[in-house]
Amino acid sequence: MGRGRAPCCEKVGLNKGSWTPAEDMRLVSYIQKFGHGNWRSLPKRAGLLRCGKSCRLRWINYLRPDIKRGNFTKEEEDTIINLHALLGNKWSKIASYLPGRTDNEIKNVWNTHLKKRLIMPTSSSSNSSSDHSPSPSSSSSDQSEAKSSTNNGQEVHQEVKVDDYDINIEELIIFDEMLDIFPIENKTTMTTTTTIASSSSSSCSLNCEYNQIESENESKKWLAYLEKELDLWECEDTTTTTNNNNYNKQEYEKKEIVDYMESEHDDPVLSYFQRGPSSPQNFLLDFPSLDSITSTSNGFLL
DNA sequence: AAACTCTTCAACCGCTCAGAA
DNA sequence: CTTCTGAGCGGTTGAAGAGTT
Repeated sequence: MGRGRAPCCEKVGLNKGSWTPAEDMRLVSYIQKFGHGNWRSLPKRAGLLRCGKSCRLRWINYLRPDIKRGNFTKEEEDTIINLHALLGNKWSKIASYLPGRTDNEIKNVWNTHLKKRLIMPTSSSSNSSSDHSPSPSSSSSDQSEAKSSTNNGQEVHQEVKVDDYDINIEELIIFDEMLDIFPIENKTTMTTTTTIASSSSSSCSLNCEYNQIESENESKKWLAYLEKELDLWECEDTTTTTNNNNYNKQEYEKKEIVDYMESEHDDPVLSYFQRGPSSPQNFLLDFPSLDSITSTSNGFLL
């Protein structure tokens, strides 16, 4: 069932393999409320039977709010090809130039699509990136990549020399400019730049940043539903009932959500995961406007 | 329809690095 | 300086789905 090599002994008893929607919700809910903090201790605190490394990977590669899902655009592919020619297999570095894309995703796209395209530029090369395909070279530079493959029964053997890629320094300057801009202004699919009051810390972490640019109401809806799904509402409230008026208000508002969830609408969590899952932003589109919702959480930031 | 092969990509592993003690 | 710990990176694996015979 498990992937990869055998688990090391300390991980015996922990879940492995694909994450379930329930595990995803628990992780998202926890991080939305408390931040990830120490990854190693997170699983215990969040009640997950996973190692911290697995949680971190799941969050970064799949559950993070600003993840962009779906096929890569021509521009993205060209960017990867160009940057790979310059940087080699520095996937995280390449990913830093492609907002919303993860190093793992880029690595997969390279290994499954782009590399083949460059090695076999003649087959199906009417597509976009053929412009960047290097001309076959007979040199045997140590930076070159040699590959054999079959094409219609005929063995194709071409050597790709990294130096032959069409790269110029101006493009890299543009990439750097993109890096400066994207983290705030151009976050994909983000609709507002609302800053949540509790985020006053001047040194905001990356996760904090994601939360800052998220709409407060959307966060609340997402979080409230997760809380409801994870049965967190009751235990949360037992510790925050000092103000009965506030408690009643929250209970009323939660009931609004539950009523909506249990109405004729599709299960938003189910549809969220069936869709891809893409991102919590898409998930949130399923909700009506519930501006008055107040979460029981301590806030959404670290 | 069944069996087989190929492709994709989420998740795993070991390793390295940086910072703290 | 050394040791320890946690985070992050890149390579690899294999389950699942798609395609082919």
